[in-house]
Amino acid sequence: MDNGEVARILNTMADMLEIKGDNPFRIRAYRLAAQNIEGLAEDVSTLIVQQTLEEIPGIGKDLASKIREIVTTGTFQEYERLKAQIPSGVVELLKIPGVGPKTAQLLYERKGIDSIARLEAAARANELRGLPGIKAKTEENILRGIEMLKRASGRMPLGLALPLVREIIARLRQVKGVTRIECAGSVRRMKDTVGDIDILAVSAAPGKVMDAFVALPLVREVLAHGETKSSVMTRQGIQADVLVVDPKAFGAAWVYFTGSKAHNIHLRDMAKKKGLKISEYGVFAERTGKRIAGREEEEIYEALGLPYIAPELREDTGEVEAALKGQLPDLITADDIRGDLHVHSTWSDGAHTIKEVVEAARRRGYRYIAITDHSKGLGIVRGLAAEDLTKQSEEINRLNQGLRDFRILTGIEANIRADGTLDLPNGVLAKLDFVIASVHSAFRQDQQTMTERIVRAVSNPYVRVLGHPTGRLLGEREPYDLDFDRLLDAARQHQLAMEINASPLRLDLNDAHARRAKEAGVPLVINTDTHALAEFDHIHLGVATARRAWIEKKDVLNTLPLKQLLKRLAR
DNA sequence: GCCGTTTTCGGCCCGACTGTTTTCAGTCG
Repeated sequence: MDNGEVARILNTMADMLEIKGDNPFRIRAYRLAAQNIEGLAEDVSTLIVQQTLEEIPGIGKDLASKIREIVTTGTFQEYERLKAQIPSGVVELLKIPGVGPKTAQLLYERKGIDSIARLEAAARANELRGLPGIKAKTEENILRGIEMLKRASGRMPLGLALPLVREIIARLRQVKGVTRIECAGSVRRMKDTVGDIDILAVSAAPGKVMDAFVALPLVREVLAHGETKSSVMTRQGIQADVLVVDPKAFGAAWVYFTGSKAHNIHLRDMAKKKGLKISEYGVFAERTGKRIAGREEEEIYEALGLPYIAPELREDTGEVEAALKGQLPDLITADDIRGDLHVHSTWSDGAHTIKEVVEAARRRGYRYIAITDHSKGLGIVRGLAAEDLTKQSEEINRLNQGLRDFRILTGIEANIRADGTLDLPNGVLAKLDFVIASVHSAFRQDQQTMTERIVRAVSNPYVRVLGHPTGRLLGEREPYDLDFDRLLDAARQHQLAMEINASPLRLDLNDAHARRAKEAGVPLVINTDTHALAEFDHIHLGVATARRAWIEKKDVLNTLPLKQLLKRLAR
């Protein structure tokens, strides 16, 4: 029973309670618990053993006992009781955009509709009109919602959403009257996947912005078109919302629409205790209704007695408490990165020669890179054998002689075999400046086998960094089943660094794991795993992940000048 | 169902948009 599964059960419980019309705050408690469990870096069963379940915010005695029941039995009593009352197909109806708990309940009670297929048939046959609050238009909307659901692909990786965001912003900036336009939401928080795109604008003529937005070429369907707020479904399958706000309230709106929801609720709660009220229109004195802040985000935090909190931290995972104590981290920035330690070339599956890669790295202002082509054991790409590495090192040495203020490190991305050995002998690895070890095969080993395999690999004295440590591919492959805490222990023991791989589908380590690594005292490196020059830009995604993990410059080895880097890499 | 420098009971964020309404309910974020 993994954390995702526990969270799924709690969320389904919340869905069923909503359909029943239960206490909304009770429902919210279930959802909050689900969200916090999903965001955990460690297994919930570990917390049960340690008896620290109730330390998770939003989980009290009651939920803790239910979660224990879920982990032991796969379900819990009250959940089973509700499932017997509400068919799962009725809960499924909630997935349809525009259909909420009230509608689902109505459809089931009055028409016996207990699946999306039945709902579609009934709507097509115009059998819904006549129900309270439902006429032809609502039938149409339900059918449209079902179509959207069928095409929906879930959350989109951040790296794919960002270009869309840039395009929308660039085009709307051209609209007459627009004086400011920014993105908000999970995109601004740089979460690894995003559910939708939120954009905020200031304009003297809001109607023009709305009209221009819904007419953009990337719009597949207009979902709402109001005076200051519109929503569209894009051709790329992700929803985008644009809002026009008053410049006097821009900061308040930006905080509000950046979220996260949990962060906002925390701020509002604090405000209330200070006799203030926060909304997207500003901070107001509760008694007089006078606006105290609103124009800039800094003002909002200041009104609460807080320093500015970076968007990447706004998840209510301790950032408000840290801000109160003046203990916010001094987050790493992309400018702190001095080199990339995971780069491929035409020697294996990269698209560019070492010379080309080096030129691109120098243009970025880097002072070093490590060429880490694949080793020979990896069947799918042409990997390097010992003889190839000797030749490659000769080429690198020649290139280094012509370079000032820049150094190419000789390296390899060694393959961790199923048994934890590497596919190049230590004698070969010893001649290189830098060795990353990564898993590229046998992903489905059980937890114990996989953990021992990787622990064995990282105990090899020549391995400096564990590459993409959990192996996930967003939307494509789950992370390996791994005892992450044991791996951290091994990493610390062997003075190994862990990679935050910035490739858009990887972002591996993720934010939660990277934060645990930092807390465990394991150093990190942020690499792009570049196979083509444009991918050097992905460093921003890796840095964002690090920022979400509260990581500072001092936690990351490739922020060091070359000399210090080499010293730290020596074991 | 959670939570507590006002509280162990009584709070718990709030407004835009839509479609159905004739003043509002449902959904969404």
